[in-house]
Amino acid sequence: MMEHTYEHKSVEDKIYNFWEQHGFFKSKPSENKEKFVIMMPPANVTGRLHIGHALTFTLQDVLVRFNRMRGLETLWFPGMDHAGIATQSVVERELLSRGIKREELGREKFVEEVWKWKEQYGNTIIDQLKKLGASPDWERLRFTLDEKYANAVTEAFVRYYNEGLLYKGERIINWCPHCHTALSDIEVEYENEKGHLYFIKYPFVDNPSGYIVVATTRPETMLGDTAVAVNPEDERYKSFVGQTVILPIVGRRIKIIDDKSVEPLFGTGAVKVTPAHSMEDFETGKIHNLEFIEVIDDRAKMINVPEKYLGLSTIEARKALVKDLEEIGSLLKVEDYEHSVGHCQRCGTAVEPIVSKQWFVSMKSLADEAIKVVEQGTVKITPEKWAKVYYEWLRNIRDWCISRQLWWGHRIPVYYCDGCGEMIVSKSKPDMCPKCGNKNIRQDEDVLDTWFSSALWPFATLGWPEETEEYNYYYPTTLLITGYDILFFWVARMVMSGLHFTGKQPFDTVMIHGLVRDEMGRKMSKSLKNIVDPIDLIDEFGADALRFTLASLSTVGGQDINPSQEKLRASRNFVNKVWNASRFVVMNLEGFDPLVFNESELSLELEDKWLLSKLNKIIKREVELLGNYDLGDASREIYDFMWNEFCDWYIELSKVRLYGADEKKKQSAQYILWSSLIKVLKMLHPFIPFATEEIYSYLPHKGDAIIVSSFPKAEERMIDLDVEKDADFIFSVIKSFRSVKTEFELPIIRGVKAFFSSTNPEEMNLINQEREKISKIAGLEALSEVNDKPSKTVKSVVLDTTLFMELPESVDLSKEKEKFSNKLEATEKSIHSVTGRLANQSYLSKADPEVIKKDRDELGELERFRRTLLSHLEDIE
RNA sequence: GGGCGGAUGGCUCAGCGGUAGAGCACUUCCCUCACACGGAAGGGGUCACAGGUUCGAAUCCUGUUUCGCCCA
Repeated sequence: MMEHTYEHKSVEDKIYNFWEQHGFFKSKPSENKEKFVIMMPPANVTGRLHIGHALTFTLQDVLVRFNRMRGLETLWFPGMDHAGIATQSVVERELLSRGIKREELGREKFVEEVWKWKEQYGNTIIDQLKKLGASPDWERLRFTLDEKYANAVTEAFVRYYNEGLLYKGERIINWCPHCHTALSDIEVEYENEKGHLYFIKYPFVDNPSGYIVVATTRPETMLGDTAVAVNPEDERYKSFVGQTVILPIVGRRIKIIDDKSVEPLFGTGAVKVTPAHSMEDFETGKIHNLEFIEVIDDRAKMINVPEKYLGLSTIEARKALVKDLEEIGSLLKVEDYEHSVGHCQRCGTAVEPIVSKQWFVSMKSLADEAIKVVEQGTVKITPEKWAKVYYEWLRNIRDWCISRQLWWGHRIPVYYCDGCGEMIVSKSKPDMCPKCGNKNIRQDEDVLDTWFSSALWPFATLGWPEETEEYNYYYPTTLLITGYDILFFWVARMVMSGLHFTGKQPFDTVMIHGLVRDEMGRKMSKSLKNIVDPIDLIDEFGADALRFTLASLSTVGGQDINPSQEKLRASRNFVNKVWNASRFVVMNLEGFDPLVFNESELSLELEDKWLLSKLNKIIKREVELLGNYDLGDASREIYDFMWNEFCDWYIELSKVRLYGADEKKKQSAQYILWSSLIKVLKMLHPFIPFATEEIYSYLPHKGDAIIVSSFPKAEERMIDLDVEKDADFIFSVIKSFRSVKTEFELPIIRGVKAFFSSTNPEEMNLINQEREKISKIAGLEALSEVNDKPSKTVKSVVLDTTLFMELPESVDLSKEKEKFSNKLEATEKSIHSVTGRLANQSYLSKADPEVIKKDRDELGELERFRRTLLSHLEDIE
């Protein structure tokens, strides 16, 4: 027996186990079948499921379930990412809380600890995904540090190197002094901060009383200045170019140079150049062949500077310098200034641009190919606007710094000979140096950027570089779904490496969705304390309600969404509505087995035909929408159908036959209720899998489970617009009676005598035919045909039919007059606007003939309605 | 500085060339044997502003205001 209310807590785990035990999520290559393949963005091992995951995995699971039900060979490939810095710092922190320092432990022991940690806690997110109802092929679960996967990563590195696309070089890079590692450009997040602009005088060598003023936000870097630059077009400074100035405090002589990159409107138009500690100055330094003097080390402490500042932090050095410059009169002024400061994406520490020897991938040629496939449509990015962002990034891309000074990750497959210093790039450790034969060989200490390995995800998971059966069948994959925040980090890089290593695009379509924001539209972040834990939401509302909320809030445009409490409650209520509608059907199926019922026994009534027409329309629509990955509309439309059509009208109307005496009619109603409900449940299953699976078990059905049942197919012949029109007429009659009842404060349940007359024989027949149902649903005691208005009744009008309802003596009839007057006014307004349009020659000659026809029909109806209203008003007078 | 997106009923958002929609909130009535996580009937919007295109604009174009995001 089904409970009164749907209780997700007693259903979800049970159903999930049922699915898993039966292996419903499994996929295997089947050559002759069309495939649908989605690679799950590998979840961070240290991660807990956050609401953003819930969104992306819900969207993926909906499409996976839909396509599986459509009969495609569907693979959703799950995975986990070792997440270099993130994991290392989590474990490091954990060890520290036990008083153990990473450095004391040593590399090998530390990595062992991380593995231990991973074994113990690494499954958290997987368990949480199961709570959400995700249905990937778990047996294929791949971790980016699995041996096979690691092998693919090494292979990729060595191939890139041998092809000349990978090099080690001394360049200026973003350095995180806290994580103590290099970062790539996109791992730096810029934020505007309030700071100061310091104006410093640099005196001329030839004329010590004269000076040039430079403006800077970071005075401490002046210790590493090797030039002053001005714009060549800047008239103020033209004559100074080539002169030498003395760097205050340090006393170094540096040249004034001209460079186009200098912005004349910034500060004084003259800028100091610190090639070793500024991205822009590094370029300037290269072009002008300047000296590179490093004054900040990898801990953000001062080096190679006058004793006084040695070892100070950059902040301390800044304070000291400003004071000293002021004392010697070199500081002209200080202004408040807002500027953008780069921070480590991981830990939030301000990054320090420093010169360092790192490994880089040259991006130009890879990027060109990646641009091409999207331009040519081989890879489709949707919504299209993101393609523009993708192009923009790839066109301005700089080489990718891939080495990280960490212990956790894929160690760089490069070896150095202690003897001769030879560098060997190789998949495995060489026994001896190929150059000098020395056996003392060390591997590069660094590991690879985590994104370097995840860029190989769509093919490395399938066995690449081997041409496995999996690889041959599943690759290229069908669809990639992800948020726009990792378009650069992951999507673009997968396209580049996919094209390069496999010669094929890694996926046909990329679907980019929005991010989840809080109720105030802000991004979720730890510092704002506005993080919503999806597990809490699942506990409170159920996984289905959460999924439905996320799916129905999403749009094809990929807007950001905020799943508010109200929305979750509404979804939970909807799931309960589905449950109860099903409960109604189950209860009314007693003694009737639809599986043995012969369809030829059916005697369909108007509402049956109406429902079947609507049902087949919605099936057609759902297949279309889900096929276009439009989950928002798909969920909203099935919601409307279920609630407003199936429940509010069909179920109510079916009661007449279910509780009636005619057994044959009853069976027809039972059969249509059952068969339609099954189809609706199947359409709902991708969105609310748990409840629909549970309900399915109460309903007579063929096959194992709804998850592996086939998605409904629309039967075009069932769509009948004439039937819909007739049914709409009957519904309007019912509504009209109900409306009158409420207006005159008659209880809906109490039977009232009613009458009707019509100038239209079709309408008359329809009412006669549906009289019993109208009476039941509208709460009428009797409904009889009349020629003239019976006394003591109130009128209402539907199309060509006039309805009368008997009223008690006490009722105030002035209301009726007011009602008709208002309606008349509204009708005349509509008539005026339509007539105006139809009188317009250019409208008649240019508008779509169908639109005009619609207008004409409309006008006809409006005018008929107006005449009826007028006659009623006269009547009342 | 460049680019992108939003501005629609009290709130959250759909719609994106043919007479304004949903959920929640609100008003009135109803615990009627599927559901009060419900039912019935209602009220409420000159679709940010200003121009333009069009027979017709919330919808297309231009500009303005404003909020947010991304890149530099």
